[in-house]
Amino acid sequence: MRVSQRTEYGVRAMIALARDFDEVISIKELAERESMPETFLEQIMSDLRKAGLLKSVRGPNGGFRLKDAPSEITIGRVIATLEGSLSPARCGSDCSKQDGCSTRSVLDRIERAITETLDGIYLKDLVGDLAHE
Amino acid sequence: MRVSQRTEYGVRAMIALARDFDEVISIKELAERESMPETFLEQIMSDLRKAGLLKSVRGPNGGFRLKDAPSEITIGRVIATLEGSLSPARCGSDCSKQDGCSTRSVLDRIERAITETLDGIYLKDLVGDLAHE
DNA sequence: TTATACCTGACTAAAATAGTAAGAATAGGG
DNA sequence: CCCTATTCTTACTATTTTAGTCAGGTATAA
Repeated sequence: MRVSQRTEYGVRAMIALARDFDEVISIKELAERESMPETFLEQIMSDLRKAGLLKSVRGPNGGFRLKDAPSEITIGRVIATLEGSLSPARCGSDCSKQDGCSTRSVLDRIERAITETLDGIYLKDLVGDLAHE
Repeated sequence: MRVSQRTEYGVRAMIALARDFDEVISIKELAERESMPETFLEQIMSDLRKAGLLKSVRGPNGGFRLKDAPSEITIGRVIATLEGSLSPARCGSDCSKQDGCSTRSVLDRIERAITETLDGIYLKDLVGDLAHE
């Protein structure tokens, strides 16, 4: 049930961008600041852009910025984008195992709890975090 | 953030045992009922036993039964056993990345939500589930 | 003593993860 | 117009995790 490194990098990047909301920051800069592998981050940023969470600027002095204000982007949206979904389930809701779905009920409840938690956390809420608080 | 097949099998097995709480059921029987791979299930049951969730009976007519009543075993305990932990974090709380831990705060909140949810669900609550309810 | 079941550890194939690498497209500055 | 900084895209690779299988040992009821 762990979150992937990929997702963690993505979240860190989003928070970093929220911190300097008005600036365009390049992947190189971001990768250095947060010590994340540059080319890997490149892929991740690309996905976040395709999902409509980021705007990109190409060419020299280019980079990325948040598409919306940090007060409007939830962590739930970020993680769901990177992780594909917030559901811990392995089968879709079409799951039709004989009886197999008492577990389904459990997984659905987990999903609900995660969703509710993460949809209540906005990027702006995390900008201040500099350590274990 | 998905739950492993292993964990799902384990949960299914625990629920099945809760359903026939007073009986000793063999792995073979369990595997057939729930159509799970027998030898794989064997490993899983072994871990659940080592964790103190199951009692085993060896020899002919042997098998497994819950160690405690279905009203006393939470799904949280089952999943934490099988999954190692309920935390989605990849690093321990010793994590000391430069700044890396605004994500930590997020992951801790997820864990809290999951834990609270799953520690409130007992096996007995799931025994009735036969389909998508 | 034999069959049945648990127990243990080693092994394997397939999938997911965490990257790398290489090049094309775009845009700003000289 | 050309050079360079940057994003964009796709393909590749190594490592780890997952989902099992398999072979053999151990306890016990009949």
